[in-house]
Amino acid sequence: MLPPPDDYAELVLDTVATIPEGRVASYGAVAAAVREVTGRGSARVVGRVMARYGSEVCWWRVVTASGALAERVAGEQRARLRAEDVPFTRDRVDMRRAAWQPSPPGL
DNA sequence: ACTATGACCAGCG
DNA sequence: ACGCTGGCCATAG
Repeated sequence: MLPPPDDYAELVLDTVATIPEGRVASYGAVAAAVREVTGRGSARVVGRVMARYGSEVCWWRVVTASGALAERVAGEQRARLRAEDVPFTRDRVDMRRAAWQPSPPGL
């Protein structure tokens, strides 16, 4: 079994959970929001948290800063995002229109 | 104490 | 629009 998420991972998941339907947030944006509270973390760390615990939240709304999807799950991610009418340009999310800036859940 | 490897990122060519 | 570089930071060997 997977070890339960620690406090940092929990905060990441709570932050991801606040992304509205039809919008996306980049790994870096999530990391920045979490950093406001914890003072730690980075886009890479957020990526790892998503790889492990992403299934517990709306993981498909987290993309790279350029709008690219997560390689490992690109197929389902694209389907889910399109179902929410998230704007695409070819195989990437149109970040100019769909990017959303998360705030830490407690702020 | 390295080295390597990630669902990453910004800057610069 | 790629590709490279250096930064990021936790985990595994």
